[in-house]
Amino acid sequence: MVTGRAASPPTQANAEDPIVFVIDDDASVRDALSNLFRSVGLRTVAFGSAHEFLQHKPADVPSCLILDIRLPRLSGLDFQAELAKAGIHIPIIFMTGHGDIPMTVRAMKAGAVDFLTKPFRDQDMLDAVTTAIDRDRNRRDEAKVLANLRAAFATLTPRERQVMTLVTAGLMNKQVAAEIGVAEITVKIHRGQIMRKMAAKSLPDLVRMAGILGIGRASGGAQT
Amino acid sequence: MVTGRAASPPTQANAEDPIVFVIDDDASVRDALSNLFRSVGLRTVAFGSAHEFLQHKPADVPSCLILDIRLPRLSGLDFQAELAKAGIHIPIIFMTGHGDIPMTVRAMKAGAVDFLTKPFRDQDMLDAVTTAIDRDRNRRDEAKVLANLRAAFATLTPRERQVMTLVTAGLMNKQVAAEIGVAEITVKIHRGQIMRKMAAKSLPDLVRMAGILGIGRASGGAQT
DNA sequence: GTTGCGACTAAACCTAAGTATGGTCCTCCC
DNA sequence: GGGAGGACCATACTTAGGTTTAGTCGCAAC
Repeated sequence: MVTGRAASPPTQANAEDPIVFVIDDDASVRDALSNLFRSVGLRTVAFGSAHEFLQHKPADVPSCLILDIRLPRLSGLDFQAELAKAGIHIPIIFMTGHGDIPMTVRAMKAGAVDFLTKPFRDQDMLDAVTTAIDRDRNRRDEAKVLANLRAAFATLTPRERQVMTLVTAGLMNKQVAAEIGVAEITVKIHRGQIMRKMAAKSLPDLVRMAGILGIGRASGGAQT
Repeated sequence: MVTGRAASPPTQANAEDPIVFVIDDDASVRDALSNLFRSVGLRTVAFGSAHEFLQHKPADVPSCLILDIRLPRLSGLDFQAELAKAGIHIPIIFMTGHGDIPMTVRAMKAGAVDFLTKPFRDQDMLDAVTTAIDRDRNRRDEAKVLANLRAAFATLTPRERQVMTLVTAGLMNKQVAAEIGVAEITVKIHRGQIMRKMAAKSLPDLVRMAGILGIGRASGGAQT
């Protein structure tokens, strides 16, 4: 249910399979969780501290993080904040033996997937992990699309970017030309170059790309 | 800070001002909160039960709801679920004297703005209300735009909708014509009609509308 | 100092888009 | 049975979009 693969025999590890990371200073907790996740065919990597987790090279597959709110050095909440500040957006599931409501609120506001109180039912943890992995998969997919678009956009010259902004805002070539003070033919040539570099198959395609890139918040367009 | 208006003298009520709704069976809590919100110039309406709140006609201004988790009949959480099911998306701030973490998690997952434990600091409540009102304002703005677009889209004939889908997907008139089995000139005429009815100022404009309306999940477009 | 590149432009040419005007055919409704 | 409106199409015309070829200018790197 959690992955698409058979649960019972720990099948061959696949580089595409999601990973569950566990951070807890209690070895017995780490073992119990590892066993739980392995029993449903999920790859699991456990750490005794936040520091160790950071040493580990970031996995390039959908993953999530199980975190005890009470960590050796810094609190789970602070670690969550640090990850966010560092641009690491792995979904987090908190566990706690004696947490309180303000902690819970802070964690959830900061985007935590769930906040489980010990002892919790295995199924609750597995459900949370499923949600977290799905969320990460979506996030990664979107990030990938965005990265590709940004890479393409980076190959545009300043002038081409300017033209792309105005064209996707709905201005006609003639209007773009007047706006930036060049001849219409020049705009056409820039435009062709933009379509090629961005690999846009049509103007609507380019408009959608601009939307994803957050370009040109202008409202309207051209009047005839 | 909470509203844009002076706090001290309870100025004239304005139909555009946001409203804070309070539901609590304890009259002293209702009074205390009403006083707090009035002191910063916020319109406040208090109720003793969820039922009374539902009797009240829904306000057409940005608003939020302060809810005790323990309500006379049904719990605050259940009421939250009911509102969601009824399509009422007012942001909710929960208060509780003796809540627990699972309740908190459930409320936050369901979109609650905050979850305050009594006794709370006035400022925490005011901050939560500010956030909630802002969130509702944005939601309302987006809903309004969407409603207008849907109204315009509803005036399109079936054929026009079909053409709009294909055109915003990036097909050329010629390709649209082949796709639906009509002459190119017919597509052009539909297209002009679409631009008029949707009040789109340009093709990019129409593409954005289609995006908001969730039309045409096709990826690409036309090849030359 | 020349090579590469971004920016710009003209001329010529072709395709796509858009707007009348005028008309047919069909269906639903009063 | 006589609209009203949706869908369709042709002819004619105008404007917009886009490519190719060919060339100028300026600047920065080698």
